Amino acid sequence: MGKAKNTSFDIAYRAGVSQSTVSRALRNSPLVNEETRLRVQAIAKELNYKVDKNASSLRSQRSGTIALLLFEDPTNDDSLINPFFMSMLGSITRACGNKGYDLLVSFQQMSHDWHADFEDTRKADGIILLGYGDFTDYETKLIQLIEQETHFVRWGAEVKDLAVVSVGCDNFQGGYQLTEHVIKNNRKNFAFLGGVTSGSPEFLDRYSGHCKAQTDNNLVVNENLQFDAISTEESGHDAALQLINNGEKFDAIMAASDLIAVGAMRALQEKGINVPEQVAVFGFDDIPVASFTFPALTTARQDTMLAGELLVEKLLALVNGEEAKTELMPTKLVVRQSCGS
Amino acid sequence: MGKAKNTSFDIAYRAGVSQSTVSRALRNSPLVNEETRLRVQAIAKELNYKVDKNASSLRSQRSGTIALLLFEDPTNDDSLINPFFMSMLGSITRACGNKGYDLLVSFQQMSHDWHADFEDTRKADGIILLGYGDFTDYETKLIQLIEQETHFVRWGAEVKDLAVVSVGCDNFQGGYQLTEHVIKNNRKNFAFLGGVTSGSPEFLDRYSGHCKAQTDNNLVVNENLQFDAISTEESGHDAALQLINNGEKFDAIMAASDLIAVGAMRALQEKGINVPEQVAVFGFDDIPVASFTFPALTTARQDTMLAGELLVEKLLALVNGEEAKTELMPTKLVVRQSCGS
DNA sequence: TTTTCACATGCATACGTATGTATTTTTACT
DNA sequence: AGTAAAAATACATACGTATGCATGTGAAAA
Repeated sequence: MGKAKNTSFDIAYRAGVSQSTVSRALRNSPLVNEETRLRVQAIAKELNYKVDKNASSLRSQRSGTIALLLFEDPTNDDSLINPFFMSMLGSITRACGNKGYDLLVSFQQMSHDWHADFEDTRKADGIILLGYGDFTDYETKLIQLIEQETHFVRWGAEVKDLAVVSVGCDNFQGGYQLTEHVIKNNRKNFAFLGGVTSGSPEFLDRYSGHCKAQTDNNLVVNENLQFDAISTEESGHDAALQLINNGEKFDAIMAASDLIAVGAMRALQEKGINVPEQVAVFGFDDIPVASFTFPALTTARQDTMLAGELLVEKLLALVNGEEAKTELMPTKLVVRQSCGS
Repeated sequence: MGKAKNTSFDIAYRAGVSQSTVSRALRNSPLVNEETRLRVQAIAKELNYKVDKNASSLRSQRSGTIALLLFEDPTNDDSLINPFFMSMLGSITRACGNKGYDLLVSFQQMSHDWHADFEDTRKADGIILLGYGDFTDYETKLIQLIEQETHFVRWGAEVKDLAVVSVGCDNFQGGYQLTEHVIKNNRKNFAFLGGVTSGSPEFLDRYSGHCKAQTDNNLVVNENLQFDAISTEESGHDAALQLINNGEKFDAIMAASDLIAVGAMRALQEKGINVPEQVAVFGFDDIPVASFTFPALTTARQDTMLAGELLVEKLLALVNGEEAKTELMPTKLVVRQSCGS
């Protein structure tokens, strides 16, 4: 049984029409008679014919595919990915599916020349950028993307002075809201774990909101209690140890992400420091683990479902030559037990 | 600046050679002189030329892409995906990247006609099947895949009587090992939460190992203490409630997956039943959450890193017309606090 | 010098589709 | 019936690459 793949010509022959009519019939073009269209479609189905995506994309110059570039801090275990981005990946995958697009997923190191690939090769019609990570040169690369007229959107804080479409959550508001909540629980001496200077802009915004909430409530921000950390459990653990060894007193820790918070809680536990009695701990993201730590973590939830949908929606708008605007989503305070009652 | 994309003809013109030479030069064909090759490559780089993947794939009938089909039980929150498969997805993504392949990710409902898509449309050279889920008709669909001569591998237990390449872990051994460990901790009355009849074969294997360990240790398996559950926290919670309401006594619960175990522990806690004093609980997978539950979960770890690599490796072998064999990986007992000391 | 052959390159074509234009068929209207 | 317009279809071509085959070059062998 020589199983040469059926082409649109085979369908055309069987249906007694031309190849172009087949092509149009399958795409539901109004140019073809309804009766003919149904007949062609029936035959195509019967022969299990599928349109060759490569030929189709080549001719129409559209791939029907979106590429997702996921940047992250390098970890030891490659299979351990930041759960927050995993969640985003899930919702983006579904949003693409709903729109009839395929999704190409690629993990990237921030360091290399990721900027010039997927759309240039016509593998994707547009790109979604996702990830924290080392943002050195990040803006430079965004500018390159813009110059190449690549269609892309990104997750994260708004990039000022650049015509880039971002979808992110209001990190400032989230940091503010969390901190204010903990202040109402009578905490006064806050530490912050998370990279602020060289780190991602998201962390900086969270820190800014965190500080603003303190000054608005007549507290003094102690900058000595800010320690850099990237978004891993390990890094959070180490930063917390630095904090503890530092000697200055504190009764609350804001972690720039839940992973950092989880690591910090481990460090506190190792040192026999009780959470939340002695120190309140809170994070950011509301990853699945957050509800299973002991005590369960108070945090700010980002709506990943909505975020994924928005990212895809806006990207497709750009691809179709329409306008799209940066959008900031509110975060939701999730109160659990790690900051007292 | 009319930015018409550069083609291999443009490179050829600039280099003073023919298009075919450009094509060969860029693919490092030995047919072209080294000097010429370097010159062509330099020009291509300078003009930021990228090979059009669609044209290339169309001509060569190879896409350089692998499709990952992820099946799962439907959940309320689409962004909440079984963390174990997320972990697999991570390692598969990387393994593909290392081999120079792109990865197309698609979430699928078991119910529909997923079988006939990605390779037929030439979007992918091969397919990886991943997921638990409702396995009704599963074999039928595998047979269809085989008949279509689709290249594919799957994660999971070996499928008997079918020429299908699987990579899975030794679920029987894992169930056996876990149960034996808990028996040594003086537990005698085991309950099992997980779908055994209509569920996935993996769960059945785990249950079989679980039962064998009991009979080998002169315990009697109480089949009344087996309750169906799919791999979600919710389902585990419900199954545990059924178990508790059932009335028969038990001092240990084996959950068919960590997610089920986490849900079961929540139910036990709600009913004021102490873990591990009154009831030992253990799961399967070692998802990230497992180390953060209280008490931390004893479980069997599956090596997702290795699994991803093996899946990709074997699939590429098939794509290249080579042989590939089903492989069973051992699981590793991870002892934490949920089964006593 | 002629022949042989390896090496390097160019020519021509096919991959399978989508779409602008030309052609035929049908419908509507005078 | 005759014509104009509309509808339906066919024809022809281009998308950008990879590759079999033909061609051209120079050096080694005869």
